[in-house]
Amino acid sequence: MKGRATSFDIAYRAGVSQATVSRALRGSPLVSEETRKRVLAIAKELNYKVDKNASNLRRQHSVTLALLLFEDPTSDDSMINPFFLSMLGSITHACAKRGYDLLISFQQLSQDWHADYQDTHKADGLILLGYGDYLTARSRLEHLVDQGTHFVRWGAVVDDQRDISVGCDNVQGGRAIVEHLLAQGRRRIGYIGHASAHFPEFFDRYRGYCEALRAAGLEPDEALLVDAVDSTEVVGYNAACELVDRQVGFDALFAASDLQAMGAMRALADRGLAVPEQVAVVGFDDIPMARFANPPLTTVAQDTKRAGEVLVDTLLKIIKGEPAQSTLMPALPVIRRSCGAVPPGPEQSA
Amino acid sequence: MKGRATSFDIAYRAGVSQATVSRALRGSPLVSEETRKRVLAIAKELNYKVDKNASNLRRQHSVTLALLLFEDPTSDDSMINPFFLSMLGSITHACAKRGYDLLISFQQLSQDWHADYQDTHKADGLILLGYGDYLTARSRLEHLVDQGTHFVRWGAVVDDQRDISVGCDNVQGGRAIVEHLLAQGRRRIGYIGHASAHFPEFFDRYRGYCEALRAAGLEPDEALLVDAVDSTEVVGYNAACELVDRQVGFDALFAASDLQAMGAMRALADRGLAVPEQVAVVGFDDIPMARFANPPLTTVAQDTKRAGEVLVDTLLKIIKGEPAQSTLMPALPVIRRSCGAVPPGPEQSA
DNA sequence: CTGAAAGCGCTTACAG
DNA sequence: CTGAAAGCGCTTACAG
Repeated sequence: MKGRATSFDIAYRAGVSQATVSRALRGSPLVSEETRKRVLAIAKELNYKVDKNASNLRRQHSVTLALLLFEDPTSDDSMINPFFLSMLGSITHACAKRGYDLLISFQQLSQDWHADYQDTHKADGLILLGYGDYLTARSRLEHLVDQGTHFVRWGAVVDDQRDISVGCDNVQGGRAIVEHLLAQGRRRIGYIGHASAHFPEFFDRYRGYCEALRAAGLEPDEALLVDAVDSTEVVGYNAACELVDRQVGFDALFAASDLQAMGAMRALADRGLAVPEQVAVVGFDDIPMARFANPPLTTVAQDTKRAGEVLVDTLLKIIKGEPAQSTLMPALPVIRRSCGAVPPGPEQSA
Repeated sequence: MKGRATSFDIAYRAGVSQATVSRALRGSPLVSEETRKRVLAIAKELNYKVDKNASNLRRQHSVTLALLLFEDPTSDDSMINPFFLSMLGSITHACAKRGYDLLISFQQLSQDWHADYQDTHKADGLILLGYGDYLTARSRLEHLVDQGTHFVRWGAVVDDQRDISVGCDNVQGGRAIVEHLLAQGRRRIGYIGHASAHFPEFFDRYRGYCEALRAAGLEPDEALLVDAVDSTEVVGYNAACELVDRQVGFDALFAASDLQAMGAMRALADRGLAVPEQVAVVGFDDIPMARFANPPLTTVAQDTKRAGEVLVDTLLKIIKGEPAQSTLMPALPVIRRSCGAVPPGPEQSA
């Protein structure tokens, strides 16, 4: 046998037509049990696999999804936010569970989006992750909906969006974690992140921060806000340094992402400030490393596992033309030592 | 226009045959400049994209590669070794740069490998990452080569392997980092990892460890070896605890992976042992978090960026039927504070 | 339950 | 430089 076996080869050996082979392989009820068995046996023997290109071409869909992961052009190659990597993992799993393959594509924020997987029939739909500045991305997103592209994005649910997104309740998450800080007696809480519609998720976390403060009778202090857009340790490090240098006094720090929080903790250590004794630190995301930080980082967990599934299921609905809507998932505080609420472990006693 | 435009639609509007459209789009020199321009303009206007399923079917290749990433069934979903994630990033980049798409598939170590991307023509070749116990994987790898599957694996170069692999020089990396520890005056160096052919990479790191000790006139002590196969913090944590409990005395620890090293550092802290004062700790991989550990982790860097490119280029050669061979890349020590060689920063003085 | 036939949308010898 | 035609390997109405 030269090259891969085709359905014709099997048909020939089984003494049936090629159409019957195709039916048997696809589990059609129109084939007798006996014929099916024979075909399956021969297929196995010949190590036959249906050619997806032919099958997809004929059926007009590819049973694969594409994930567009955007990356900051300033970051070095391998530094992708671990949170997105967790999402990637859960999306891959969710796809596999539903019988879909996953194509992954890293996009440069600066360039045109390479979003033609659907047009080329390589994928039936798109999942967008981390597309940067929302206000900049917006026109591209609108273009996608105008073109009838099937896609979902991970992110905040914004008022007048025309696309469909899945995100977590950042306002509630931010409020909950800041309430916790307040409950520990902290009063001067710095915020490292962003507070404008350019980055709606960070903005929402900031809103939650403000809500919690006001509910406690405190007014947010502009001097405690440090703008930090990129989710990297370096950015968090620098932001914390800046806050220290401002000499405005603070006893806690809420960073909009864990990576920033970890950078901030390092900065505080370098400046001789003890965490959590002098400054309580909390982050957002609950990346795997958070519990291994020193001290372990208190943060707000986003359920990436469920997020991946909701993302995929929503996209599948869109592809099938079923009604689909944006969804907001809960964000849960995870209390560890960096906020000062958990008694120090044995290592402190040394 | 109903549905997507096809090359026939363009041909009709351009007043040429469909074959000419196809040629123009693919940049064939057989088309006049003028015709090409006209075709391209119309294609753009109609937002035409060639159907990859049709194109791939006809050309008999898919211009996509598949990455099989294996995961430990015991680990929870999102806990993939950050080192592999870095590799994933670099492989994705390398593919994109060469015009290939990347299909990603997580495989359960326990199950049959879902390795039929090539048979189904969804991918032209495979990259294998983290397939667990080499001795167990071996028969499957052999099966793949027998089947004529195009693939490369990331891992140690083993003597009698029939497949092609790309890996780093683990012996040299292990030797270099242990030499460094010895140069700091450490004499009782524990090894957390594995020392058998089941995990050739860990075995090689152990070999390097032994070489360095012997070169310094020291004999490796079995009592200082803790078996740890999974690259997780928990495993590293437990291994370090076990070593402490053995009460054999040690002033340094070489963990076969950064994740294990970070778990070990936490265990030492919990047991009241100061790093690096009482125990120097070094890891392997240089994952992004290593520099943000507390203290920052000394480790051995594998160049994931280059690894991804070599992996992809090697696979492409195999696909094209060109001669290809396994390659071994250098592993470079990265000295930070956990080994005691770098003077403590300002945070220690507080 | 099965087969003959059309057709998915391209690419590429072949002929001019 | 261009066109007519075959064919990649399937799936699925249509007819029996």
